[in-house]
Amino acid sequence: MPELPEVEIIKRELTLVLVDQQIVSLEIIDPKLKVKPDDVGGKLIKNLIRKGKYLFWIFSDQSSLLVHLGMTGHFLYTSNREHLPYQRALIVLSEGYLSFCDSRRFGKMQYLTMTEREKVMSSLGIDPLSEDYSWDRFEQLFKDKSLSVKNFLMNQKYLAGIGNIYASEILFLSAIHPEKRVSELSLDEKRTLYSSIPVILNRAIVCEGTTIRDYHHSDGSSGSFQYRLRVYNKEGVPCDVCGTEIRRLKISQRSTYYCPNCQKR
DNA sequence: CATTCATCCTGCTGGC
DNA sequence: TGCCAGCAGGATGAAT
Repeated sequence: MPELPEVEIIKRELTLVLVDQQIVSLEIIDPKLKVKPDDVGGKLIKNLIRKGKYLFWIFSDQSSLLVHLGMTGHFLYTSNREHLPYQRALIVLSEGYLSFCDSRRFGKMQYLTMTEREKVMSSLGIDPLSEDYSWDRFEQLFKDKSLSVKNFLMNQKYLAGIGNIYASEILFLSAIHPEKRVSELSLDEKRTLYSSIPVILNRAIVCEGTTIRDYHHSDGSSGSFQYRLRVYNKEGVPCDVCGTEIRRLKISQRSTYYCPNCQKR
């Protein structure tokens, strides 16, 4: 559900609310979540870090809480204690309450030591909006690979943060067919791809994310990048560059949208 | 390495 | 109106 831009917006919102606050207590409603109330009760939140679609709440003792929103996870910050639909956890803060809701229960919360967090972070690929994102590193990622460029973009161990919506949008902007093998990309195509990735992600951040069904801000409002989508969810709609109908195909069981004229094999 | 498929979950929509 | 198939911003692990 939330991809890098949505998680970045959530990070900014939560940063305002959480930094320098103390967790008074934690109530776990869904036992799938790998945190115990004693792990985080009394901890002081010093910082929030995002890598790809992962969020880490860093405590003053350097331990942390990993949060991944899965497809439908979201937070709601309220001044009163709430009991909400699909609520999986309630974090009682020194000021206010933060509810974690997640209808499909693909979201994750896990308490981590500093070593464990470093291990999780190093298992993730390059975040395209971080300082680690450089042409040299990007180019290295293609070595010894032949998978489709769509699957390449989606795999979090190569690049961290791109999901199903933005993969299609990035490939449209790059004019690259999603099934093209990365081993067959020309230098020009790789360079175009390299620059398109942060362009799309940053545009989506400016629009505060894409709200199609589940994603909402922690105050309940929506993003607006759904109005800027050019191919995602637009099967049969004329391409706004050339007028050809947008097509949908499945790559690894995921819907993929592209313009057959602008994105040739 | 890579693909395909199943699995984890729940809710919504569209077609009949 | 009711039912069922298929779909959904994700990730992982097994089998091939």
